[in-house]
Amino acid sequence: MAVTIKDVAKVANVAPSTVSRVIANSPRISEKTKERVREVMDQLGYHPNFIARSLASQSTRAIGLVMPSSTDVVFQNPFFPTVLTGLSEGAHSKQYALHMTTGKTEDEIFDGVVAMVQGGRVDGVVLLYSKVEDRVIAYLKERNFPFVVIGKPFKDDENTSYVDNDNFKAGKEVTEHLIQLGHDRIAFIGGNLDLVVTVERLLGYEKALRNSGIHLEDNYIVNDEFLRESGQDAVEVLLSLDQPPTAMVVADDLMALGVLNKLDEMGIAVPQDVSIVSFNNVLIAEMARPPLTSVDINIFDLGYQAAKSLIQIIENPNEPIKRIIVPFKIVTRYSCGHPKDYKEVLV
Amino acid sequence: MAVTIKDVAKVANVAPSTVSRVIANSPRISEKTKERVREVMDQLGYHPNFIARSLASQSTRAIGLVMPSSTDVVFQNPFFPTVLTGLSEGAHSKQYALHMTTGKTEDEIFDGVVAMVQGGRVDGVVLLYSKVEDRVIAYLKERNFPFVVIGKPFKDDENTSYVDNDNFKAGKEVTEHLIQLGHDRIAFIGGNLDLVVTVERLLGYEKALRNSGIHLEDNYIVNDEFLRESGQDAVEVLLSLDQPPTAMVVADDLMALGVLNKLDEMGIAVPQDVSIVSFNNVLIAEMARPPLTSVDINIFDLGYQAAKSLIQIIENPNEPIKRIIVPFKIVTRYSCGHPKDYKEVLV
DNA sequence: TTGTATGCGTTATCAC
DNA sequence: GTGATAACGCATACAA
Repeated sequence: MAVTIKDVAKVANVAPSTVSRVIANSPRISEKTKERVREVMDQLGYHPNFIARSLASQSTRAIGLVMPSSTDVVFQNPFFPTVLTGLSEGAHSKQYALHMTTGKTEDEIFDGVVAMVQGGRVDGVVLLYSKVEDRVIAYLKERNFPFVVIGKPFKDDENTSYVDNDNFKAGKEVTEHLIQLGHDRIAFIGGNLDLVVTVERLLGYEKALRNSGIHLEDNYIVNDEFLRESGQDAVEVLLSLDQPPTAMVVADDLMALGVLNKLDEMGIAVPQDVSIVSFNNVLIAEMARPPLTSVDINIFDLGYQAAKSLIQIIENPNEPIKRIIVPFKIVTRYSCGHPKDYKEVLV
Repeated sequence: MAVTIKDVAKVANVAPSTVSRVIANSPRISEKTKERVREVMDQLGYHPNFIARSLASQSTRAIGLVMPSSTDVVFQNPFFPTVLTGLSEGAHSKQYALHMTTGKTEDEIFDGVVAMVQGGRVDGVVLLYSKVEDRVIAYLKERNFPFVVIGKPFKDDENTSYVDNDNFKAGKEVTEHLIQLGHDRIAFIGGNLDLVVTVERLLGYEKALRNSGIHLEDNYIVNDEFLRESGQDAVEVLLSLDQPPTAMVVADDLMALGVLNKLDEMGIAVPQDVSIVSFNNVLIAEMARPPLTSVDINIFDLGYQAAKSLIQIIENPNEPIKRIIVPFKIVTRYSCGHPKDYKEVLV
């Protein structure tokens, strides 16, 4: 049996409550006793029992992570290890532990969250995805349980805490980048429209085109699953158009990799024949051939901020709603160029 | 305040202990009371409090996951989301929850584990990495705390439970594959030699060469960090040799991607000029150009088996040491061919 | 400044 | 079959 507060108390010749106070570093204990008690703790190898502490204090110092469906290909995205790192660091800095829940189906995930929350395993929850209609969010709200979502919630975003990039702006700027290079036949290859990110980026793309007076070609917009095969299908469809696009905005690096492959297979050169920009700037963006111009959305920070603000919400009951926008940065590499018919205009 | 066992007891007109027995589905309770109590639980929306239960029963039904250093590039590997999925499924199937700990330095990780273990947050631990010298393992062993490691422990592997592939055999077979294609100038690009996998694969590679009477060229073996830049450096070194290799065994898909890029940059064609095989068979192996022949090590199963066997160990105090070998499979794609000077021999 | 007593929500050991 | 009651290890209100 592990050494408890009582054992320490006995050896140090004080009451258990005193030991407890020493642990909490209560100012009402004399330095002298503190020291003595601490010595005994060391000597006995005492470690506080989190479970007992949680029960007594009604707080676990643990935050729950809700992952997207594990069957979802999205889960394979290097995005996750990176947010995890940020989350972990943010939690760690405030001495919080991480608890996880996944599931294959939406129901499994939901049940997992309920068990975690009602079971009192965690003090708050962060959602690692942001879907269009979400039972989990509804549930959390109804119970008034602390949570923050990574990504922008689909509805009622004024009343829910989240940390996100300005994906609309990112979509817009990235498209403008292409326009400045001389492109006006720009396609958008997005992922699942259930995901809020996708639609935000799409909207930004459309805005940029409209701002520049470029016609919005419906055929230029392809939304499919977030991953590879679809990226490849999309390319085929796009290039068989009468007026194929000369540039593509792709909603995710991994998907862009698929696009790149398909293009290569079809004998189309990047960036000579078509330019590509994508999002997230995970490792593979840098490792692709050619290295991809990609939007660095600061994934680590997304996680870090999420943890930090959740903890604030937990510890301060009437903390106001937090909406944190993490800045992004377009990282220019070698996947973009001028369209073929582009003539540099000297002013 | 949440509804407790007492509330249920009151409404159902039974003692709290009875409710507890109903939850545990004790056979000593009549079906009739069980039903009534269950009805009340539903009606009141009762959910058991895990914390209280843990304290009373001295078991948390949670398993701790120890990640490698989050600063380590290894962490970026898609390997992790996949093991996580397996782990999660294995744990879930036995109603276990997942607890996580990461850290930047080895010390942070170690402290995290200690807190988790001594703090009684978890009933067992699985290590998601396997390093050459590891304090964590030493600590767990000394305390006789249930754990299993994913990957082969460096030392004392007869006395520690683990789940792993036969990486020696995999390294050997993959090399033999190359030999059969006619190669005899085969290089090995490995990762950090601190990682046990790397050395196992290397050993297998060497064995295959020796078996075939091929000279072991020291210059053909490059070990560096697990990731890209190094993969690229390695390639440069290898190809500047007098007798450059015609084939390469690369210890990881991600690294192979780097190799592929470097090769492309140097104008060397795969598989025409040099053949490549790699390990892990993550998504990018399939998405690389050309798609990589890679060893599918069944990452999901690695996680799944680890969870399952840890739980067995937890629940059965004198369960013997478990050593589980998950089978692998070479997935042949388009990165391997005959060496240029190869003449098909008709028998 | 320190000690005593009680409770946190369960499970488990006795009784009956 | 079911009901009291004592742990589990700690925090905290109240005493002293």
